[in-house]
Amino acid sequence: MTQDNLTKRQREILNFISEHIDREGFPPTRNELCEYFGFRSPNAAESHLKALDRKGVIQLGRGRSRGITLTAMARASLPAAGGRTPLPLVGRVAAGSPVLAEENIENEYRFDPALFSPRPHYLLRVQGLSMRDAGILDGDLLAVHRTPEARNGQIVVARIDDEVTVKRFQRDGQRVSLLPENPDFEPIVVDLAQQELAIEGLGVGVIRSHLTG
Amino acid sequence: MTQDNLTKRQREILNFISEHIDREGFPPTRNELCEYFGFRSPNAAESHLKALDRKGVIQLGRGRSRGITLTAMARASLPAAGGRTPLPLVGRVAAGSPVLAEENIENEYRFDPALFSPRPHYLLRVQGLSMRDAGILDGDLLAVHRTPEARNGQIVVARIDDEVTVKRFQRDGQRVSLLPENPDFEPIVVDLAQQELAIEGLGVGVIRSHLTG
DNA sequence: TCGATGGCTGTAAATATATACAGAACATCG
DNA sequence: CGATGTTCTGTATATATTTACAGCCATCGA
Repeated sequence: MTQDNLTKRQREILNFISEHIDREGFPPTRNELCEYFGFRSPNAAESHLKALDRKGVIQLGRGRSRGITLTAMARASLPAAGGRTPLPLVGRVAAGSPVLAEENIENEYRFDPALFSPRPHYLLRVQGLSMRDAGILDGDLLAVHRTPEARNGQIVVARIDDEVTVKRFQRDGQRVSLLPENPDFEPIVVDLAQQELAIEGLGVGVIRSHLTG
Repeated sequence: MTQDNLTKRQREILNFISEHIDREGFPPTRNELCEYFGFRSPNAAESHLKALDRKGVIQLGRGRSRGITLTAMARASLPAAGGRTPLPLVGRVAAGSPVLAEENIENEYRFDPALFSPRPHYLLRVQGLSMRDAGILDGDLLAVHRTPEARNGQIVVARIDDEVTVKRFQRDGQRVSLLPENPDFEPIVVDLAQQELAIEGLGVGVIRSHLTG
């Protein structure tokens, strides 16, 4: 609501400034704004900047080239700059509680959403070695994208009888197999007609912070 | 070691540029450098910038005011500026080139420095399966902390004969073994008296963005 | 219907900035 | 020892950049 009094055009200008900073490492000049937006007069850019300054989303340094600073107000509304929402780290999931329940959250970490696709919603600390041969070890953080749907072969976070587990998904009609990636473990087979199975999400990435040694 | 050929003065200049960007949001002008360092001639600043450009830690945009861009090489050696500095992703390392040379940088990702310890300086894309049993697979990103020193058992990024490789480090007097974690691969044994071995850094974490499935 | 604001063109300067040229003193290294 | 690199002073200039002034047209709330 703070800067929703920005017009559509002013928002375009603001976005361009932010992107320019991301791309080049410094803000644009009036002329560079003109070039991008097709203005024939540098004053078109100047008056836009003045307006954005008046509305508090940027600050203009007088007499300084490229003296444009984005304020906190601007950053909060920009997709690229402010969009690094922290991901909660889910540790041991208490039986019966939702994965993302307050009591299960150990910590929060920010990182680039572009690293994983689709976008992860939380990190789950993996317990045990049942997925060892897929390179997922005890203590690893699994980046999880929340969705109730899974295709065969995908690595899923599943819940059976209030137990949360990470396995490879394999469906065959009414029969779902949760396959470990370690010969020391047995597949879990569920008949959907008899037993409940909830897919909590898909594994979209792995983060390991403690290398042995 | 790549940019350790920076002189003390040049490092001071580089630090000031980085701090200026953090503080003001854009790089300094020649005059601002002069003011800070007490130069009486703008050419003092100019020639320092030229030197930093030549050494690859900054890039100068010709004819652009404040046209100074920090390269990945610079960022890796600068103190972590509040986790805002992105980590460069190093892909295939061209033979003979420094790991952090511009040509080897594929991308840049920001994320929480608290995730790994010690602090990683860059991400290296792992090739091959020689560390499979340590849960490091082909295509994984290894978070690397730059240091020339390693202790036995640590996972290192090493360079032999212009080849960069990830292995487990084992030293025995003048003999260093680089141990794979996969029985299909043979250890690399180096006699330090006969062959050069450079430790580029320590593996401090793993990120995998593509799960099979 | 007036006044304020948004969104521009066009012109003109003041001044901020980059950058070349000509040194000088001092180190380092083959 | 000469070549090369570092770190500066000092001067000059082309140009990049900001920024004021004078307008034009449209929209919108009072």
